[in-house]
Amino acid sequence: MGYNHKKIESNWQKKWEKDQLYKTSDDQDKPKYYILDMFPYPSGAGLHVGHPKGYIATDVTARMKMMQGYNVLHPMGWDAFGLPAENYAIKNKVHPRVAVEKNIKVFKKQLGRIGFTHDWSREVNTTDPDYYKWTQWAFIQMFKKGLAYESDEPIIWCPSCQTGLAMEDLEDGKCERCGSDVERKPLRQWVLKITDYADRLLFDLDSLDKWPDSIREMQKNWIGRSEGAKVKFEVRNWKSEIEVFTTRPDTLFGATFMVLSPEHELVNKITTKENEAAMIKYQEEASKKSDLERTELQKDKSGVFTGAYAINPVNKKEIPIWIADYVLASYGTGAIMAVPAHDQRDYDFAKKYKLDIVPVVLPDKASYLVIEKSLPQSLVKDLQKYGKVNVEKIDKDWGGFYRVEVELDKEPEFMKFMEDNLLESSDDGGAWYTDSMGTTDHAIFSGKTFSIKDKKSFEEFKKYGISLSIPKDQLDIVLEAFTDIDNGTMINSQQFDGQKPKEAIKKIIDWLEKEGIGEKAVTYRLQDWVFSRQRYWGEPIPIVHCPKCGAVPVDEKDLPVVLPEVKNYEPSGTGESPLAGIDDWVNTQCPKCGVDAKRETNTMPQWAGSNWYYLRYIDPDNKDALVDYEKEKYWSPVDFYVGGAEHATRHLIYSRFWHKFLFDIGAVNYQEPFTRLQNVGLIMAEDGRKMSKRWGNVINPDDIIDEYGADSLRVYEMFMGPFDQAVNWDTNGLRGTRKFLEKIFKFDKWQDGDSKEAKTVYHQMVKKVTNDVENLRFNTAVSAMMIFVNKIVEIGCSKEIFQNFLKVLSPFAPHLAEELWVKSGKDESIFLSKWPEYDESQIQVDTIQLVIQVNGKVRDKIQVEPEIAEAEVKKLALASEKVQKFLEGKESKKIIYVKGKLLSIVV
RNA sequence: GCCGCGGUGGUGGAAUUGGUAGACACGCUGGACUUAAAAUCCAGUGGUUGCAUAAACCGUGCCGGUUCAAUUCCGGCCCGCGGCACCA
Repeated sequence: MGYNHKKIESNWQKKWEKDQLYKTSDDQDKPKYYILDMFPYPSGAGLHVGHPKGYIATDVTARMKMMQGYNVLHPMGWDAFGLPAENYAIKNKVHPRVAVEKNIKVFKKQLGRIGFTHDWSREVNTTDPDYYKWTQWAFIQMFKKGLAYESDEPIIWCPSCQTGLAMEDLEDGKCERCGSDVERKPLRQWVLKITDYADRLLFDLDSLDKWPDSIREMQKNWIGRSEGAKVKFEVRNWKSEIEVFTTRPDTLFGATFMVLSPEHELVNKITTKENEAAMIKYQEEASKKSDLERTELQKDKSGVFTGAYAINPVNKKEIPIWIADYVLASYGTGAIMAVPAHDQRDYDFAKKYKLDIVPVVLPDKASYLVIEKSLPQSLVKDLQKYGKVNVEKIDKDWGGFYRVEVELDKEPEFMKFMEDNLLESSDDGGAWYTDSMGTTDHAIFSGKTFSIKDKKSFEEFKKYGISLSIPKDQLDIVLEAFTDIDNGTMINSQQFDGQKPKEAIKKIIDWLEKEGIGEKAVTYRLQDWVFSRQRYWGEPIPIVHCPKCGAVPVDEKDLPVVLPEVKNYEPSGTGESPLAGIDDWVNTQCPKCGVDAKRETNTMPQWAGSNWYYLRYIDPDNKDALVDYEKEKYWSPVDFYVGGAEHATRHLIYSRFWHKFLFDIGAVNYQEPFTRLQNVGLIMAEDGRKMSKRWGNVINPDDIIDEYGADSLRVYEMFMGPFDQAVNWDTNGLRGTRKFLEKIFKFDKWQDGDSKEAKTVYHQMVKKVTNDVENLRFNTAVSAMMIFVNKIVEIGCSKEIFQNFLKVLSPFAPHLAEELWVKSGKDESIFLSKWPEYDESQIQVDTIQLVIQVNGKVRDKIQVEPEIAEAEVKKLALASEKVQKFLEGKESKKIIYVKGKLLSIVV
């Protein structure tokens, strides 16, 4: 009888379902383990083989944890609101709900065939009114705390999807869903004050030490916290002030002009008559530019002069006020003080419009480039006296590049040394000073000019990235902004002259505060979360607009506000959602005063439902609360969360925000929702591209399961490579894992007892698999099982060891393991058995191979007992012919012995 | 440009408190079985020199360094991937 995967897999899937083997109990007598997959979006395309990779990994872990005695929660559900479902429905002319229901059925069937432990009695669906009741409830709590507010600021608008978007919904400046260029459009919208939580979202990242560093880093950058100061600049002949944010208050004395964003509220007030026309034209142009155009033109700065002047508060100098679109309205105060000597953007702008550049920090180091075909080592060592020397062999023909950074106080000695040792101090010398912009084609230093001996063109040097600096006495030729905050000394800054910029910042802020012209300040890149969409398929925002009371939340007892049926759910395009057209739904009474009022017709973004779904699995049928507080205390936080890295700055920030809010109002017990996070690497198609209908390279798991079986698919996906790394699908590799399972199926080399060798390889295998699953190294876990199987096929083993092996195999290949387990005479499911322990003492082997090295090279290998004495090893080593050959009768200077590993002889 | 991650055979990848580089698997080559093919089984498989299952040398992106010993540590650079991007 061959390995009939079809029969085995469908039999066991039915049996497990019938026995409710994976139903999770709320009994709190066992330690809990909550393992979670990012729930899928049930799209019309169905699953491809890449989708289940993460689910297989959590399933393997869940099964091992069950067998290790944990109460495991491993649920699954559907994230089914949002644009993709709606667009799919419009395209296929069906109601989104109908499409979603159909898709869920397909997904569920496909997932079922892979043999997961999901407890479907806890299934959640974000589009179920009993579910989104609590999404709406949470929104109302935020509204009550002032964290949900209406705003009329211009937002990002996608003309194709016809809805407003949050900044997180952009990809390369385009709509993430449809790829359209987006516009700025003023539109009334609901916004969540996530910035109130910015510091907590940032600082609590430190506690998430079981998250990938890359995700924590991305969130940190996304929040983009900057410390600095706010400084007030008076406008000349005008009563108002302009406030700016700067991270470099130490450069305040170098502020030679100011720049406002075109949208800044003061612009129209302070612009003088003669500049008005140009101003209006520039503002119009700026508003027409898409975000993409604004950033694409990065290098080409543009702006116009307002005609007005401000007073630099620290030195009372009058400085012109410009507007330019390189200053963003959405960051800081929407206005900057421009310090062209120490900010590259300001520098570029100043160069273009011929504005003053005043350096206020003098660099402490200059850098030189020395080119020499072969510089003697001794000379390099000498050079190090003057600063840092980097050796770069860039091009064979050119020999070595030696870049020398010199401390300025050692500069005369350095120059003398160079002339004495290396350079011809003539016009044909060899020392170069250049800037990274490549605008010089000759060297400038201390009044001396050198040019290169063999006349290679400057362009050739430029491509090697020659670096820069500003020589002390050449400050009038500032070639680029000097922005290094860790290097330099302040000048032109009155009482702060001579200080180091970093240390001066605090003193300057104190002084600004004393003088009443500025204060310490923090600002964030993160913006408040635009939370309304002008589309149909989402949770209605539970607000009523009353002509007397304003925005009033719906009474909690009236929740959910059910999404009404609508004839036409296509977007209206007017900036209003399709809900606005349903009069008998829109018209209602104010929950507060009872007068006629209108419902809010915007809906929530897709992320709303996914913010908190993991909490609902804990208590999916609760009618009185989002989640029972005591149950939540037991099950939360999620011990292990697995999903794609693409959610790093959206779902995973939104969720943390939402969770912290729920914590603040006492709805949940813990500050952070997810203890440990792991990213799944994508599975690419065999051709190396993403699997997509478009390329015709999609592999459907159903086909694979038909031909090779779910167990082969599971083992293969775990074996493909490191779990978090992208790999190409390879059907030949899949055949390899199938062969591995067949080998197990056919195994019949039984023995009564076990040899030492069999025991050793068994315990090694158990140890490796146990540890590797815990640490998500599934590929090496599978490899350990293969080594074990290869060995017992060769030497045989007892039934007992084989049964224990089946336990270890069972999380990976549950159907096959269960089948062979029962065939071997067991009555109860293998998943109710106890995970095997390994015995460290059994792993020890009788003899080990010890390596003998001579001068670090392996010359011989000897078989010895693990506990052999050092003296004995030496004796054996020196007796070896091979070793003798390399000793050539020489005396050994030193002998290094590493127990159990090697003996190294140095001669 | 900035931040993060990575670079190991023909391929996916193993091995890092520095200690035998290439586990395991795929592919390939040769052989067995077969009328033949597929499947299966056995053997070989980093490179160079070599009759060799003898031996030596080279080899973990590049250039240097530390060390008895470096894929692993240090300095510099190149390339690839991901994120951010006029963030003051």
